[in-house]
Amino acid sequence: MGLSERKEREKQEMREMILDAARNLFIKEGFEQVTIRSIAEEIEYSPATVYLYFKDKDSILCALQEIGFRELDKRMTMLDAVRNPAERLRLSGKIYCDFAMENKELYDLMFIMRAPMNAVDSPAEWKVGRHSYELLQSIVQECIDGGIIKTADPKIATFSLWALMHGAVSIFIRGRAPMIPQEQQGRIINKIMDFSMAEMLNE
Amino acid sequence: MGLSERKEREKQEMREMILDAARNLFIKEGFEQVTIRSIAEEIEYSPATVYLYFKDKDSILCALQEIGFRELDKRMTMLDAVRNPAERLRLSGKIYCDFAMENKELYDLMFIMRAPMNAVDSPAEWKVGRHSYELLQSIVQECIDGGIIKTADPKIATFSLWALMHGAVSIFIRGRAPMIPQEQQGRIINKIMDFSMAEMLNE
Amino acid sequence: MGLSERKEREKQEMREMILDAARNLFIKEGFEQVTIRSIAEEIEYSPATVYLYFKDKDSILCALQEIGFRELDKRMTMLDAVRNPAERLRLSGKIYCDFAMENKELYDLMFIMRAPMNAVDSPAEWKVGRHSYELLQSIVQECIDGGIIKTADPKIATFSLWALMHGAVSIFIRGRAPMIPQEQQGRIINKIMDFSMAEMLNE
Amino acid sequence: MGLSERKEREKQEMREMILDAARNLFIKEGFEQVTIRSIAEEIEYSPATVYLYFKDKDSILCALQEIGFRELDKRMTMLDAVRNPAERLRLSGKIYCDFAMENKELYDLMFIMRAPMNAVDSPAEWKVGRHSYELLQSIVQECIDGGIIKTADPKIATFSLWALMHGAVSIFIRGRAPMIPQEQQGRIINKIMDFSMAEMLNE
DNA sequence: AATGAATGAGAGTTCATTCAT
DNA sequence: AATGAATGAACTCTCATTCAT
Repeated sequence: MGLSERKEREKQEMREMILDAARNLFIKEGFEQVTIRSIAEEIEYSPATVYLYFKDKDSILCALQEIGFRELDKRMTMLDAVRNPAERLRLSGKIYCDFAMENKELYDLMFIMRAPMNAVDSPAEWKVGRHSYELLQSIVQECIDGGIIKTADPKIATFSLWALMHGAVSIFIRGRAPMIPQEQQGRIINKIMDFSMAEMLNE
Repeated sequence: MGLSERKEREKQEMREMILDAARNLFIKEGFEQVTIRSIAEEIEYSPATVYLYFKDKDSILCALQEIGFRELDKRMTMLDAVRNPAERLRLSGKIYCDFAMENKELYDLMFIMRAPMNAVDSPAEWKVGRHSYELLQSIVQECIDGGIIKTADPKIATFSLWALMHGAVSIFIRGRAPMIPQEQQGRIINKIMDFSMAEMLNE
Repeated sequence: MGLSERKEREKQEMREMILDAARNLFIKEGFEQVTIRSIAEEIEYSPATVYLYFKDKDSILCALQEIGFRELDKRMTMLDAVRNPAERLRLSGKIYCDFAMENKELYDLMFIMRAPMNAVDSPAEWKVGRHSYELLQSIVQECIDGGIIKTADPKIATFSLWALMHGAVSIFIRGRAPMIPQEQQGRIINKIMDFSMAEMLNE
Repeated sequence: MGLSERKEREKQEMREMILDAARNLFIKEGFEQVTIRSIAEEIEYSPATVYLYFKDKDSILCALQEIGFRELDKRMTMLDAVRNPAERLRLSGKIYCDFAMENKELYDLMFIMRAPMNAVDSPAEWKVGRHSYELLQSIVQECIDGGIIKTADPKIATFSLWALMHGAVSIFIRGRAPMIPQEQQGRIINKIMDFSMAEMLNE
């Protein structure tokens, strides 16, 4: 029993090694450098070994995506500690942007990259993704109910918020604001969030 | 002189043919189908010929980017006809989003795609890009001056607006809102703009 | 003794399981799907286990060949019930063709496929194969002795018969008569046999 | 003009080089050794070059098949010189078998091998193949009309003849008669043909 | 006896790029 | 100016086989 458990754990560790390697390659070398070969080299195994743990390249990318969605979802539990709707909205934005800026390559894979979306139609990871989104929407609804946001359409408000945050972080992640040095990006994001929340909450 | 001028003009025409072909391929077949070979086929020349007009594939992509920036810039001249700051702001957003949704692949190349940014350090096309951006910023400034937007920081306000618009269109372009069918995307974008402008302009 | 005998029997049973699995895969999925992995999966053992019972893939194919030859040989015992030489000849043809058409993949392995012949020089299975062949030859000899077939050379007559039958079934098995639909193949084979026997037996 | 003609010829020559190489590899090393890589090595070009002349591996095999069918068809024109139906039948058999035994690997590809048939449904080369077959059938018909073959069914008679010849040569080509040394195979084939013709033509 | 883990070798294929003509 | 011909360097993926446990 203990033996099969250990085996299972070791298998899981190997999967994580592969995912880590893929993630590192994303960071260090960019998407095109993430090949089965390079992953294998990174973990010092043969390419064929990678296929023992993942069906194909796409499923590696999907697994990475899922990790990202889970991580984001987990961070969102921080919201449980806050009750004030405006505060909750503010915090949810901060969590989202922090996650994006701290895990650029993962965020890229989840929300920007074209690659693994091609093959999959209604992927499992969208479930987790949807969860975070619905959470945001419920917070927006709280704000509307509390009269803090004045709009009849919570869906549009939620989508706008997401668009704002996604736009900001993806401009940085894909290097479309080269005039702003890396170390200031976090500060800018914060300011954007402050400004937008102020506008939205009519403060 | 006349001769070398004609030569120069012919050279320019050929470059445009190549760029047109590349752009068509983007639209018709998607990014992955844009290979030197396919471009050459489209213009009915040999792949080697393409290299007489462009150093490599990246420089074709860069040139296409520049075309995109020029076109966006040109569309922005529509703003000249409007004087009211709030109207100008609204229109600028509409122009930007319309351009993006009508030229998805080109927009992708300009603002999302990783490919051609790698090679270039201080790209010429950023100049043109910056022009549109500065225009937006000046409109925001007008709004601040007119008391329509209440913020001390026009840079942040401008960046926020850009982020909002870019976020919205890039979510659609990269297929991250599969629940929203293609034919409704334009309407959603409009609503987002309306909502955000309303918030911003305190209407 | 009893113990080692049981061991031996168990070993034999395992070999048969493997061969059964391989044969099923041949039938269900075709030759290309017969990989060591797929065999192992079918019997729910690991690929490595297969190698405890067979030296390599070729020796599995050879063993399967032998099974085929045994089965054909066994079917030929039906001839014991018939005494008339002409009838015996006719029946032997029918047995051969029926076997081939009912066990296409096995027949292919035995008489067409290149794969397992490479490795083996004087294969054991040829002994069994020869037995059926000699039986046919003895029947032909009976026919010659009875004046039913007029030729001085029983060997040529036998080989001709074999060639005729093998030719007919292998044309179908390897899909070289696409104009003839599957369900008519059996009927055509019968007609060929009738026609040839009629010619040969001067009826 | 002369230039483009030469180019065309050179292209054709390269195609032939590739086909020759493939054919040689068939002979020397067997089917499995015919890889794009090995062909490229044989002609001392890079693998990518092969793809300039053939779409993929299958189309190389198909081209070889077609060559075979054309060659067989061409040899069949020898029949034009003979008028006597029985002689024509005899000769057609000889031509077929000679072709097969002199071009074993090509014959294998045309009539035995599984490989290139998978992809193609109604391949062009079948046209040529059918031509030879219809020729045989017309000769059989002549023999029936002349009362030399006594059967009401020319189709069955033709198919039987083909089956006989195909069976004989394919037994040798696929090494299923190891007791008969290579140098005697031709003689055996001749005897088979003589025997069968004698039976058929009631001599 | 059985196997999980690993791999070397190699398959077909594609592409940006070069260079002699 | 244009290109036909060629290629090196990749790519993803598969399989028979081995070996320590």
